[in-house]
Amino acid sequence: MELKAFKDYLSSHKLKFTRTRRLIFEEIFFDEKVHPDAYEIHRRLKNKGEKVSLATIYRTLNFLVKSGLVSEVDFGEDHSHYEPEITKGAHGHLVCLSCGEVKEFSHEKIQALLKKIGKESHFKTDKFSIQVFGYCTNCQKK
Amino acid sequence: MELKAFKDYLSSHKLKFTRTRRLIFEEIFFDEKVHPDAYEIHRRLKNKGEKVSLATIYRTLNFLVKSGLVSEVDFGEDHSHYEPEITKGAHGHLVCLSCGEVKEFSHEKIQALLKKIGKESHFKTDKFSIQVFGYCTNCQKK
DNA sequence: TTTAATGCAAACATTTTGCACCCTG
DNA sequence: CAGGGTGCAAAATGTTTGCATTAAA
Repeated sequence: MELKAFKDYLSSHKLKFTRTRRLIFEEIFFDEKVHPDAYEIHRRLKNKGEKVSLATIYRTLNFLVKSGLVSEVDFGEDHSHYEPEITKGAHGHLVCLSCGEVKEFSHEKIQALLKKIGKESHFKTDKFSIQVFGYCTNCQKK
Repeated sequence: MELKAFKDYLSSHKLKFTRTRRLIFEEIFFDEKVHPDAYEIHRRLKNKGEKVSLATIYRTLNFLVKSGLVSEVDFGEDHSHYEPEITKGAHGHLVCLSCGEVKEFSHEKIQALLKKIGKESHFKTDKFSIQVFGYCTNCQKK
């Protein structure tokens, strides 16, 4: 369970494991396909009767990203989305420009190629961001 | 010269070729390595003694992107950068997390792989966004 | 001269921050 | 009970828009 990794991170950084932090963490890890943004997490918690401020959601997301447990992704909108990092391997996203649907694909081979490209430039690679924009099966029919 | 493509786009869309639009266009196309953001274009023009409002810069960038002459890139900051599209082939960016330096690399092969991945999902691919974050040669020494 | 482009200021959307109060360890 | 966590409102950013004025065709 990833919750342990979260607790470990918190205690090793002298941060407290609060009810609010657990709720936010669970929203991101509960359904890996969701890629929620801050506002979506806020909306979902509100629907469950939990009132957590957007300020706290942003503060929590910021250190979850720093910790490496969560990663921030950009789908070409004016805000960020978030996804669990540790439970998945290297992957990119197929993002539909019409309906916004996001589908993941793994890219182990591509990542290897990118590392090689980095090496040739004496660049120390860290994170990879691979997004493909286009039209999903449904939207092509229209 | 890409300026002709710009003029053609303007006239075919009943838009006017103004001094201001030419200035903005030239900032993006003058040095392909720059990848300026809106504020950077504003700053550069101001340094040249040209006063162009940020509003006009954003308006112009928006239709340059729609036209396909310019593309919008995300370097993990909270704002967009812009680069000439038509003069370059498929490419990604090596972005230094320390100093912000951006180096381009071509990725024809990777793009072919991504198109194949899209095809397997019946996804009609359109644009590709490939960024590698890490540390440049200089910043690794520190 | 007609229609579109511009600058300005205000509006907007997203994210961050200061501060008084609250809760975990 | 000490020190971090939280909500709220205000501020900070980046970007868009309404409107009166200016300029291109």
